[in-house]
Amino acid sequence: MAKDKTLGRGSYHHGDLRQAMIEAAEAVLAEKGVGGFTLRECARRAGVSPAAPAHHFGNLVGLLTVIATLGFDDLSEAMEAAVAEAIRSGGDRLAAICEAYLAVALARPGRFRVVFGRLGLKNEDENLRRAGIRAFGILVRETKLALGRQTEGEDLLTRPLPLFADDPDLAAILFVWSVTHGFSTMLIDGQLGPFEMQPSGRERLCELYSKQLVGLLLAAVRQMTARPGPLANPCRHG
Amino acid sequence: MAKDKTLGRGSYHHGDLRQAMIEAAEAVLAEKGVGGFTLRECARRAGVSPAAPAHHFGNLVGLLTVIATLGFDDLSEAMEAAVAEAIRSGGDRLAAICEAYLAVALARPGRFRVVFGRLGLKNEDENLRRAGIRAFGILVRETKLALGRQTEGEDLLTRPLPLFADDPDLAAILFVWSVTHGFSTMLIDGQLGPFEMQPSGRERLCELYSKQLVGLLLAAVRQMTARPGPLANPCRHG
DNA sequence: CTCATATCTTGACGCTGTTAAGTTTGTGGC
DNA sequence: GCCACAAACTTAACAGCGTCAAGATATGAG
Repeated sequence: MAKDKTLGRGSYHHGDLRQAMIEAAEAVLAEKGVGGFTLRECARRAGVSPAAPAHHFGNLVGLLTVIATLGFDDLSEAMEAAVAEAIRSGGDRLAAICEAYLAVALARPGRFRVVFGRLGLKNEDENLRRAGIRAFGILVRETKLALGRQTEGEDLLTRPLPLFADDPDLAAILFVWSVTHGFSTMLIDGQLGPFEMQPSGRERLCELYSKQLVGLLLAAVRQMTARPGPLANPCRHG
Repeated sequence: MAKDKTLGRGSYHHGDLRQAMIEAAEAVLAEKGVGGFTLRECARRAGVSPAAPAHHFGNLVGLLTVIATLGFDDLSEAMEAAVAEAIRSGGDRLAAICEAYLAVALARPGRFRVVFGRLGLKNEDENLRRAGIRAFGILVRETKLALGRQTEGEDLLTRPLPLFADDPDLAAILFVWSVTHGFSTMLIDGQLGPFEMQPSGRERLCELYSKQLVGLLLAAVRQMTARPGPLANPCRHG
């Protein structure tokens, strides 16, 4: 069933409601934000009744979970592509994935907000979990590579919880992620609004990120490379 | 009016509904998150009818705006207190405010989520704006101080928008903020859940933050101090 | 005491997510 | 080709939501 997508609006069956709902949801999220997001509104845009989506996604959380999974896949694919491009052009791989992360957030703010929003997803969903771990695995691999560790392509899915409990690189990994994620979310959510009031202000902030923040990040990681193992905070007696 | 707060539940007038609503709201936010937040639920906990809050806050957004303002004040006070303590004990001031930021987020996740959530606040509210700029001003001051710049106690409220358009320290400021904010939000929102599965896992993450991430942050800023002005990302030809 | 005013309640509106039951459509077995 | 079945969708209904208008009640100033 549903092989022919040309059923279209006129007929009783939509034809590809699943995809249409996802697109509608992302459109609503992108233009109205999390607050204005409504399942009924999405159904309206897709041209179906409010109860129609239930068959495909169960409920609202199910729809969001599917979108979040796509969001993780976006991140994974963009980061992998960025790494490939960095290898080709001789650029820094870690810098490449940091920029790719922000680029994804800006390109599809709807998806990104769902992934890292506070809407509540179906966290036990297996597809979501795999997609998340895949994306995170890329970050781990590239950070370790930047640290000079040899990475053996371990499957994170088989790692015991808690992840990286005794990994000496955990600090570096979370540092990279914090900077990248922090800047991306603040930019997406408008917390940096006061800095981008003039025309093309957002572009200038992205440039600042690419040219300076990522540079600071790399410098910090490189410093860790020189002195492997935990780096003590010199201002604490711990 | 409302001088005697002992009116209590029995009487027609609550006595201090404004405060009661704020507390109820934060309790709901802390235990149910943004998704389960409801004005009616808050009114229920405060023991009043659903329409009662309207007189004090206008509407739901008004309540959230007040809470967000308190959240900014929390941040400001905690950071100032941390600076004072750092001065007293000889610790690093910038490290102190980074740790204070996370501490506030963990201590009052309800407020913190409202401040930086995606719920939509009354952004033109003057109190909110002032509180936000005050908190941000502390971050700016301490970052500039760490960079060795002399800070003349400028009032950010009078700065023209966009803020810091040509400030050479903007990158450092946003870097510090990104790390601190990124880690705090990820921890609060459970994105770091896989790392804290065992008992007292959150404490270990906080320790990692204090002892290593903040250390990396300081190292990056110090490096900037040595080489003032914009720091080029060495892996880009910009 | 009187009465304006601030505070809270009641009742209603349209909206939401979700469910149950019924209707239409496509598909595989014959 | 036909038919039964399953999938996809609709309609109708439910409780709960935010908000508003109108009415009730308490407070404090005169």
